[in-house]
Amino acid sequence: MPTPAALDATFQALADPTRRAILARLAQGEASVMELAEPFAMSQPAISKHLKVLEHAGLISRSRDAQRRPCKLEAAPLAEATGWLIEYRKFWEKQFGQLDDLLDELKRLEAMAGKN
Amino acid sequence: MPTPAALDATFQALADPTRRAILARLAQGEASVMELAEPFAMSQPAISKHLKVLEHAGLISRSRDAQRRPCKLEAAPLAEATGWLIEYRKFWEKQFGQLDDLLDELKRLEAMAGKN
DNA sequence: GCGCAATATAACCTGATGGTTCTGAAACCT
DNA sequence: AGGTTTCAGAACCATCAGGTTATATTGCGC
Repeated sequence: MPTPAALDATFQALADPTRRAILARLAQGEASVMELAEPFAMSQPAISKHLKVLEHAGLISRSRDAQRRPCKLEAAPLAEATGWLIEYRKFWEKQFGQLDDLLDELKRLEAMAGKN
Repeated sequence: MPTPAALDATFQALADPTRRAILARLAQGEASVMELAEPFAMSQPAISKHLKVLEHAGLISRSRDAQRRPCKLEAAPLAEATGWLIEYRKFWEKQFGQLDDLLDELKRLEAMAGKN
């Protein structure tokens, strides 16, 4: 049962393509700020700001490795957000029908996740 | 495969408790602007603005009934957002373990939705 | 201790957000 | 036709978001 403010922070953090890309990168393992910044045409402080938003939402945590501050994905808020969204599943199933591409994709992903 | 901008708009729309409450209300059926505004200590134009955000994200659609402009929940963007989030499921399963309350709840909801 | 690499902080700018009040437009009701 | 209800739009305001550049801070390597 996430607090509304926690959902605010989570959805807010997810509402930016740079931050979603950072999370996708972190899904493959920890990374330093410089490593995270590299793909983006953006200054390092801009990335640090994005990381602060993600940290504030609890989506990442940071450790210490010499001068580096490696970032690690923390999935709990993602689970809470998914828990909130999943309650609407009956609505899109109703609106789409069983053959809808998107639902098929979703089911495939869920099955895949379930096998791990 | 939602466009990044679509996910931006969806998550942005969800990042406000008033708008999430509006969606929850609409999950029980269509409602007019006045009906939606009633629970909130907020002016009617403020609600209209929130509805515009939701409409822009494709989360609601509006019809016409005399002076009323009934709002209806459109679940497709919710499905797309869920589709994006569900890819991280393996991460929270790994981080939480099988006994975590939140995961249990999520599984229960999914099972329930699957039966309908 | 010095210089460099990695990161954070500060100050600043611009545009978006979330609220307000006031006004206007449509469609109903006698 | 006149008043009422429902809603949207405009103008305004304060705050926040996302970017910049310039400046610390911190810890390594020599």
